[in-house]
Amino acid sequence: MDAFFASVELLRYPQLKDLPVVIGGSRFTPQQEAALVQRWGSLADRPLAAFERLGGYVGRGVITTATYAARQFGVGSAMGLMKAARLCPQAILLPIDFARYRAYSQRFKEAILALAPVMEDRGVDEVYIDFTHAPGGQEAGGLALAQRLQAAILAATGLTCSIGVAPNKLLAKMASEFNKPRGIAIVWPHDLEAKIWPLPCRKINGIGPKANARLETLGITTIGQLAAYPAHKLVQHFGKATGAWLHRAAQGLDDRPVETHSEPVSMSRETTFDRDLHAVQDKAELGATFTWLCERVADDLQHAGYSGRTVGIKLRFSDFRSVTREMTVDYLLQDAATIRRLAGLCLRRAPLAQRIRLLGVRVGSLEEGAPPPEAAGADQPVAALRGVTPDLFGGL
DNA sequence: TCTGGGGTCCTTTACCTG
DNA sequence: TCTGCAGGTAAAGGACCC
Repeated sequence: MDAFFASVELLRYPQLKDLPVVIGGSRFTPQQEAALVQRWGSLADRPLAAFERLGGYVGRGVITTATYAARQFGVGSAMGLMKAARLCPQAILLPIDFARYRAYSQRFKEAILALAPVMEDRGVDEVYIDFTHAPGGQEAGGLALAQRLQAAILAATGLTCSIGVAPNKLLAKMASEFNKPRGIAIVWPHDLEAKIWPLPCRKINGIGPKANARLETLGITTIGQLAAYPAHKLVQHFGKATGAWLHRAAQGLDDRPVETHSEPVSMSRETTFDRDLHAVQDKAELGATFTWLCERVADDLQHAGYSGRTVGIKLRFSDFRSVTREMTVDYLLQDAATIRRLAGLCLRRAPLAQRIRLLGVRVGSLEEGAPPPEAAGADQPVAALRGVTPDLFGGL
C-alpha cells in the first residue's frame, strides 16, 4: 500500500442538507451584488428565504452542485439552470462563492500537509497523498492515518470527506467513492476481482461519455469485461497509447507517482454572453469584452509570475460548435497590449458569419518570470502584418 | 430546452524539409 | 520537375476532469 486518495465535497452547507438547494449560475452582476449588500450588509448574512427560487430563472448558467434533496427531482451537476428550474422550481438558487471555497480548500490542504507531506493537488476539493512514509500510513492498511486525516479536516473546516486507500492513484480514486460522503474504503490488490471488475467502465478516471460509448459498441460495459478483452484489439480500436492504457487500467495497474509540484501550462479567461452576439452588429460589445479578457489574462500572468509565447482565442457559436486559433511567437509576453494584438491576429483567421455565444483568450507555452526587458518591443512577426486590415472588434 | 469556466492531455491534420 | 515517403512540429479539435 503506498498511495491513497481523499476527496472533500464542495461546501456541504450542513444546515441546508434537507432543503432543495442548487449552487451555480454565474455570479451576481456587480450591480445586483451592490444592491444586495446594501440591503443585507453582506451576501453571507442574507437569510436563506431571501435567495431566489429557481423557478422562472432566465440565464445561461449550469448547476455546480446540488443537495441530495434537490437531486431527488432529477437535477444535478452540469445541468442547465433553465432545465433545472422546470424540474424543481421550488429549489433555492445560491450563487457560487469562489473566494469562500478557496479559503476552505486551503485549510483542507494545510490540515493534510501537517500529517502527510507528500500531497498532489487535484483541484479545490481533491488531493492524492502518498502514504508510504507518512506516520501511520502503513498501520492497518492505512486506516489509522486515514482516520487521523478525517478528524483533522473536520476540525479545520467543519467539513466531512471520503477517503480511499489503495495501492495506486487509479484504485484509490475509485475507492474514495465507495463510502461517500464520509467513509473510508481500503482496496487491496486481491480485491480487484470482487470490488473493481463489477463496476461500469465509467468509474475509471479518464473514461468519459465518449470512450464509454465506444466501449459499449464493443460489448464492454464493466471493468471486468474490459480486463478480459484482448489488449491488441483495444489498441486497434483506440490507438496505441489509449488502448494500452485502457488495458492496464482494467487490471488495476497504474504507476503514476504522487506529484507534489506542477507548473502551469496555460492561463485563459473566457465568457459566455447573455445573448449570442454578431461580429458586425455587436462589434462594440465584442471588442470591449475581447480587450477585457486580454487584460484579465495579463493580470493573471503577472500575479502568478509567468509569461508565455503562444496566444490563442476560442469562439463558441450559437450552435455550440467551437473553433480555436492560436499563434506562437519567438519572444515571451505577459502584457495586455501584446496579447490583445496577437489575439486580434488570431481572430482574423476565424470564421465570423455565425453569432457568437462565447469568447475566450488563452496564453500558453508558459515560462516562469517576466519577459526580459528587450522583449517589450519585440513585435517583428506582428509588424509584418500590421496595417493589413483594420482589427476586428476594433479597439486596438 | 439546453449545455460555465478553468485547466490538462492526446489525437489528428497540415505543412515543411530532406 | 514531379512524386512518394518519412519525420518533425505547430495548429486545431476534442475528451476529460474538478
